Amino acid sequence: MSVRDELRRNMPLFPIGIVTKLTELSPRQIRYYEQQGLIRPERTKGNQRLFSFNDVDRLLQIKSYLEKGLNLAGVREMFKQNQQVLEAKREVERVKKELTERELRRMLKQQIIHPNRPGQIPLTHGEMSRFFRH
DNA sequence: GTTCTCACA
DNA sequence: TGTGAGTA
Repeated sequence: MSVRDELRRNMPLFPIGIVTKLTELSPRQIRYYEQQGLIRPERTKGNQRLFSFNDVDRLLQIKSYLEKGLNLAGVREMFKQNQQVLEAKREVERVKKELTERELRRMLKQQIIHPNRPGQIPLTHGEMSRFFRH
């Protein structure tokens, strides 16, 4: 998902009346979930809540968890764990990418030092391009 | 008309 | 969690 899409998804757009129709949650429930720290909708200058697409998605997630028998503490725990899983995945990807770059740099160095060496695996333009400005 | 906060005969 | 009061 692009940065622009991410910005769109976080835009404060919907007043609570729209969100109640989107989620079939009562205003009371939505405000209570906010009070419990499960969502953080933006506010207008007049102190009215404005919800983003992400807020709506999160509310639907909350509703889904509640319907599966969790209480709010359970929902909070699920969110926390989900975030930890996401962070762990990002870390794995970061390390994998780091190793890949290191390996490519080593191959590039070998190719420069020993051009046309027998058995040398030529780096493709695609791989090389990672080391130059676009 | 909608939303906000607060309180509960 | 619902609902009504009194506001903004």
